[in-house]
Amino acid sequence: MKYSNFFLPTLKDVPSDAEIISHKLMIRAGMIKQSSSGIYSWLPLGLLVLKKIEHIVREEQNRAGAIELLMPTIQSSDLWIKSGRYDDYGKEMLRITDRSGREMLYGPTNEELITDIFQSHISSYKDLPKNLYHIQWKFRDEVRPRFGVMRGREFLMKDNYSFDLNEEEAKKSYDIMFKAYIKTFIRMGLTPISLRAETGPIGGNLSHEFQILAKTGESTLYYDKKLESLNPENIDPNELQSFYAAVDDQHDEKNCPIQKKDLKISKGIEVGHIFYFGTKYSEKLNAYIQDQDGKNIPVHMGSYGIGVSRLVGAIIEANHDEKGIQWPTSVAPFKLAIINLMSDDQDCATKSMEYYDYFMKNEIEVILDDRICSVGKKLSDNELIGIPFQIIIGKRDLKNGFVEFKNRLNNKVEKIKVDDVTNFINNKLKI
RNA sequence: CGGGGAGUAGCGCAGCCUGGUAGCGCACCUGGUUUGGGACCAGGGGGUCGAAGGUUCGAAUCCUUUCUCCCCGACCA
Repeated sequence: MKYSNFFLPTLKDVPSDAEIISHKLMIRAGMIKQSSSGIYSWLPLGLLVLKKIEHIVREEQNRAGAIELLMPTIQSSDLWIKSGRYDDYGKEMLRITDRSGREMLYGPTNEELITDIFQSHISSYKDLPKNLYHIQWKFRDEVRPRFGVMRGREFLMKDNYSFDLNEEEAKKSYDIMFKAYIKTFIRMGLTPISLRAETGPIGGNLSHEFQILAKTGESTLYYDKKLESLNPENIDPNELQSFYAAVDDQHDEKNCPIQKKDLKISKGIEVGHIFYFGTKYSEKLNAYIQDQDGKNIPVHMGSYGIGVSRLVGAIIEANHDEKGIQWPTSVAPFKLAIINLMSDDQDCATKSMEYYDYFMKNEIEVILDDRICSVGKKLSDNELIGIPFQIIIGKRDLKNGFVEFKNRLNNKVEKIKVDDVTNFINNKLKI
């Protein structure tokens, strides 16, 4: 992508209604534009990141055996009346009346719909287990939306639903998702901390929430330091669930089961939540299956959510400095930025185009800053948007046969011989 | 939902107290000079001052109503 063809409206000043750092940076980096309170348009750069996150979530879900489908955003009130949640959800549910007076709603979650889909097609234990998911926009009319996409009213969520014969099988499904969640967040360059959680209005008896560490997080976490250095290739959900982790109001220093030297305290942001809730919805929505004895029993269910759009903000909260965003490479909108400092210098332009063509041909996600503007603006804009690897081409160094390489993740700069650039970058990208 | 704050050019703000027909910085356009850290000079475009009503000869400014947005708290993925 050439910067001059892209749509990337960066801002020097922060709009006054942004408070937290990720919100400010997302606006300044031209990732989002607010449309109403808690509702945002995703501009091209923001959308690229959102898609990256969505892609990782999808891959890990598929790998864990979940099957993707897509349910609508607008639902009829019927199923919600059956489940009893039409009244329970209250004002947080956005209700709409269609032209013939039917009561509709913008889905805040999908337990009802998925249970209905399940029950109309599956009736035998032989078809279990099943785990279905979708990645779809939700709407919850929050009393107080805030913090940009971290707590929007409209938000993108991955939610899936497991169906099992009994509690024991359901726990297996639960653990598979538990493991998939840890892997998902680690792949995004985050440090996930799993906590035993209250089940809340979704109900049930087993639940974990997943927080990621960020200095600016809202909750204070107390946890076993072992949780900070998990090997994603080797996760044992049961072992992991036995590690100590608690939010501040659950943590009691006197009764803490682990030694002080193993206890870490950090701030966190919640990005995922999983529940096992047994037969709560299957009974109400008639999702019964026949077991081996031909007996009709309600199916055991779990639901699992990841806040995809919230993760964009959360990743920024965990990865930024005073100059801007520092994208982990796995979610970066571009892997590489080629910054031509002297757009109207023939040598600089030729050299940057040469690199650009090479990386485009090799399918490296690259953005070429070919804008005609001052050096300072280019460098600071590129710091702001946080592309992890940057090649900076200027007249001064090019004359001597060098360009600069900048690693935005640690801000280290080194000079590279012009002929070594492609190999150098290829090696960096392999890691 | 309780408490607080704010709506004036794309963004950030001043003007409001004390009424006289709107200004600054950035951004944008034109020309020129620049070019390794958000450049400089000159010229230029852009506003029914959130909306409605009222007071007044005259309202961004005073009064009333209303809408929107933000912050703190409670609540929640």
